[in-house]
Amino acid sequence: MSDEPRDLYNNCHNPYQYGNLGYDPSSYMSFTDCLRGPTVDYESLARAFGLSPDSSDLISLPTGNPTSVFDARERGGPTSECNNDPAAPNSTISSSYTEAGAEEDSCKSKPRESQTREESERSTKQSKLKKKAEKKQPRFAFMTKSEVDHLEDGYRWRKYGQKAVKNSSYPRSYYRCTTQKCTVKKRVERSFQDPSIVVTTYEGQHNHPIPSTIRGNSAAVRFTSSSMLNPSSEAAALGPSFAHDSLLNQINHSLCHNQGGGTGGSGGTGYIYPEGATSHQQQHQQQYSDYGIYEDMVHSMYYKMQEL
DNA sequence: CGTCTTTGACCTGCGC
DNA sequence: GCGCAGGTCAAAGACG
Repeated sequence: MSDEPRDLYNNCHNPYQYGNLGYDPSSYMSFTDCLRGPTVDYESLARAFGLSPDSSDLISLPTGNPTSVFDARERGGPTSECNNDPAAPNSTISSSYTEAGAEEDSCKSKPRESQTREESERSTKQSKLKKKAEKKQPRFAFMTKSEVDHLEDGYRWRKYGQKAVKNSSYPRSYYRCTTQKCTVKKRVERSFQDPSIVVTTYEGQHNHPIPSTIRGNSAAVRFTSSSMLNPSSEAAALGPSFAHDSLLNQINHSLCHNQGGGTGGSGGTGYIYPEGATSHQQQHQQQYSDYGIYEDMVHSMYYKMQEL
């Protein structure tokens, strides 16, 4: 280790730096590729972020935070080949149906009227269970330093809501994938700590290929972020595959951007905060505490960089 | 005309 | 039970 740590900030703006960070540009899967897959492969996602498949380097992180990509997977319900294909409901949903089915037997001998009422109650209960199961969609969030809120990721989204967020002067936008039967949603909001950072949270997995066109443009991922690091010469020289991975770059960039700051939680969770972050840290921590995947990716990348 | 955004109302979960 | 905050719905309007 001859490199001075202070060089990291500058180095991380260099796309070639992936090698030093433990990413093999020729073998890692892009973040967007992961998002696009008909089934989100969290192991691939983990690989994309330079995490070892056995998550050992996550567990060994000196953060005191036991969560990991794989923990999050368990919390998120859908397991290994988690997908939204209706033909292959995940275990969480199917178990809900089983529960409802079991109740059916118990009311066979009841009077018709009460049976009808119970049927409606049961359907209500079923829909509640279904909704509950749907809420257990895998989620992952990431931060992007960008002037625009909604970054193109190759999919088509329809905005279905916007809400003011407590403790933030910036609203949160809700988007849904416009493809039929695709239940993927995403939330976009600005960090109240650093308004230049956009926090995007994906929920669920696309069960369809990426749309062929986006408003007349190629479906190639277009990031309009003004902060896409080195979008010119060097990146261009790397060709489309690099542009494909620009999101990863942005994550990396955000990481580098924050590196001058400390980690939040006083030796607890190790969440990365900008320099001077204060009492809002806890709120922030809580706000993203269920984004285990995101946090752990950041942890991992952060510590990998420190190891250089 | 189809698609998308806006926005107020409504629903739901959760803490007190 | 109540109030709050987050999430969703759906009608209306904008836009290409």
